[in-house]
Amino acid sequence: MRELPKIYDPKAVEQNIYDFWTKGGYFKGVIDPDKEPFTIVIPPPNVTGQLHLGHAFDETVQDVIIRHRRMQGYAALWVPGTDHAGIATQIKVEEQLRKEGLSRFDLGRDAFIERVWQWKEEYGSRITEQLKTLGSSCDWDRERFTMDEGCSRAVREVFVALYEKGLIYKGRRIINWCPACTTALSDAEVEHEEQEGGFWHIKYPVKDSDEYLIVATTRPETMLGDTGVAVHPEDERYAHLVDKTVVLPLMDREIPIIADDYVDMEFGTGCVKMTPCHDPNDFLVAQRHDLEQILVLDEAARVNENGGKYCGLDRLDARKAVVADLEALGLLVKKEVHTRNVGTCYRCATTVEPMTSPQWFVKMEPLAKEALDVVEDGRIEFIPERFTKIYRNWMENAHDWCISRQLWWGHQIPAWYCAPCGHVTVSREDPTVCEKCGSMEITRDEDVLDTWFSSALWPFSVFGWPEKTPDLEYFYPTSVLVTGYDILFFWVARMIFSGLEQMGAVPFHKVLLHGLIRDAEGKKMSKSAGNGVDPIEVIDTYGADALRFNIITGNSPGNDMRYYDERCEAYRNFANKIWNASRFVMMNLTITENRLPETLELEDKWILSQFNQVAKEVGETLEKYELGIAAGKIYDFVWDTYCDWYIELTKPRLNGEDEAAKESAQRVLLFVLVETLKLLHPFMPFITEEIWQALPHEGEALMIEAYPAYSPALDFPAEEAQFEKIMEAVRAIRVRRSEMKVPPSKKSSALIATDDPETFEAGRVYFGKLAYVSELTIASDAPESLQGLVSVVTKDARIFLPMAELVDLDAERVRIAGEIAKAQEGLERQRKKLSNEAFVQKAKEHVVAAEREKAEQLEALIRNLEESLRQLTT
RNA sequence: GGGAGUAUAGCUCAGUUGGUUAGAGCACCUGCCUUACAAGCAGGGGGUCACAGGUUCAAGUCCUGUUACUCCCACCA
Repeated sequence: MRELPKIYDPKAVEQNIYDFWTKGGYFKGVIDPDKEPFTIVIPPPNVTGQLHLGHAFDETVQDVIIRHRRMQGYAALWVPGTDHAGIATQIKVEEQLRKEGLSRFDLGRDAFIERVWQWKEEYGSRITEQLKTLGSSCDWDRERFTMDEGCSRAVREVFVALYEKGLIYKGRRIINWCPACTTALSDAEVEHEEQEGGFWHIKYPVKDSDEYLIVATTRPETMLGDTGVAVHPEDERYAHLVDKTVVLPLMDREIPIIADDYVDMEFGTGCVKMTPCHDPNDFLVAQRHDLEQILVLDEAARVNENGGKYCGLDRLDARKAVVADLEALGLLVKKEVHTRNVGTCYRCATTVEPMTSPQWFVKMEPLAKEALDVVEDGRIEFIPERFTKIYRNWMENAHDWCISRQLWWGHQIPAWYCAPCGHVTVSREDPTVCEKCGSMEITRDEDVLDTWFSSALWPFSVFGWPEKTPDLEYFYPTSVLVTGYDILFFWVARMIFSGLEQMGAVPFHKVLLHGLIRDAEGKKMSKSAGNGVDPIEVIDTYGADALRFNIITGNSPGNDMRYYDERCEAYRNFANKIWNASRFVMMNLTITENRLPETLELEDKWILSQFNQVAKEVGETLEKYELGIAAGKIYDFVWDTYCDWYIELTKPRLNGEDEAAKESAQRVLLFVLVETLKLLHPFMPFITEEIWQALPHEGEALMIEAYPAYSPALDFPAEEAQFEKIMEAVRAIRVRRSEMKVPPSKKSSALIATDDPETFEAGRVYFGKLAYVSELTIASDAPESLQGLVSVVTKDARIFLPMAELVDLDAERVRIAGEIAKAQEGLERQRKKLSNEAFVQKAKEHVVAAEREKAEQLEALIRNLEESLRQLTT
């Protein structure tokens, strides 16, 4: 045991405690056939990223869960790791290169990749180190990286396996192209934002006719690639022109007029220009009508050689030029203003360009079926449940997943093209010859896979799959996945179908989805807005435990929350409260072992019973993943029950002469404190461990102690009710004194008249400290005259305080009459309820009983009040 | 166009399967340096739970509709 400083200083504690845990090896997940595994895999943060509050939220939730389960006796394992984050990381390194006046092409592929690895080595440990400051109890020996050897092998295996099954294919399809990142994106990687733009109406002259069609478009530059104009089959305005042709202005290309019911007659002019290579709808229509495909933009979204004289212009410059030329030709009818959804790159916010391009895809339909089933039949449960519907909606409508990226940083696609015969060899081992014709003239596909392809395999790749490792055997499927709802589609959905396809089993049983942390104004935190809060700074100021508690409380699953420093301050104060309560216990401690005394006083039974109830409720709420509620219950117990009442209650014994009483008070104080520290540990791991280590203890570490659970031996409902009577009397005296503005320093004697003198006798000693009573008399009768007495009334007692100078008899009468009126009002309500036959018959028994009791209590209170009033009046 | 969420005290939010007179933190008011803690103690004010119906003995909680805000999905050029 050692002395603690007066104010808790997290900085002096946290690092040491974390090192202590690490040295003890308590974070290790150990395969134990006698235990049930409990597994969490971390949502791998970007390897070159920095910890932000979103991570802090995510990791704290996971840490609370895993610490709780570990203490419950599960073989708990939390696997940490990082994601190579293809685009994000590549962009960062390219930015770095740019400062040196270089591009990745100057370095070449191999040197560039080498450079990224260096970058990863330099910054890759930053975020994991930051995770440690939060107290994350990850098994760092099992740390993985999505591009480490094992994970890369898993990626290769899955790619080849899906290819062999026909679930991965390569095709020229329309995809989303980011001209800044110069890569294809999946649908999920495109964010839509409303933008105001032009809506140009352009004349397309019908060939060999004076007529023309007016098409309306938001992207006039794409007309360079038009290969048709579509009208609705039932549109009488244009019926006579179907199957004729128009001459495409500027390009002088003759293109057909076709009829397709994709066209909305009501919208625009009812004529739609068809640009199959640059619009997903047009692409589909073009397939149906066998239209020509002309790609007119290059990878940087400049007009290419198919764009005639506009070749080389950026898409926006091309737009201006096209519009100007049309206007000059008198073909521009008008320009309207039109708001529409524009797709932007989720990484760089550049407007994406739909383009046809040869890419690799995962066929979704066959995979989606079972991925839906497991959620429908409860094999995977979403918390909160509403995300089930959102997930279903996405899964039912999922398009094929474009997985190839025109990047260098990532898992290169294991496909080789044969120059002579054109065959594609997809293989687990790097081939040297074409598997079909044996030619050695094969070249590897340059593209890499979507980052999310590898993270989709995370729940089993981290355990060594495709090897059948003992870890995989024991720890898969994982127990719960914790992540923000913002990556439900990116990640969660893809893990589900990947786990089912590769492992034949769900990757996790539960998915706990939390919201986003916003700033104090409710805005999304972002670098560009400059409103981000650095969790490391918060930890520095308030301590990790305070940040953790802030994040966990006052929040329910799936909902966003706002971050306030003030809340951290509140929980820093809470930490300090526990600290000082512990200090108090230690200062008074002479015993060296933690054992309850043989005989328990009334207040001991009360606190034990209260604790027991809290332990029970905390267990129940944690089981349901209601972490915020659980934390709140512990907070209330520590502050309101243990500190504000129980500690005060023990002071008479601790300061008294009776050695046995002294010791018994110590024992109960210590016992409840230690159990409370255990209860609190998953939420505030540092301070609880620090205190526990300073207290008499037997085990090695608090973090591996058994988590408290409900115990029938600690249940004392009768004593709780009894003690409530005393508390009520104390509170009533305090209120009365406060109303009269009597300072605590002014003590007064008191007389308690009650039908239950034994209970008050048992609590006699507390009135001095808690109710500022100098001398207490307990009697069954009230004094004859209330002259000079202040009367305080509860349902169980009438209390009299001699404060002659403060008593005005008339005022007392008015006050008591007022209290009677109020009580009577309440009683009326109760009587009404109880005389309602429907209520008595239909409500649950305990509810009716509670109402009856309440009525009885009010009656008792009124009796006592009336008695006092009568005495005052006579 | 479809779907979801939110609406509770001045502010930020809890409120479990319907069941006391709806809670917390911060802020505010009053009195206290009571030997664990002023990052504290005691007491207090403040809410027609968005609105309108309905179900029920009983509704912040369940149902229907309305309004406001937010988010997600979707191929209206």
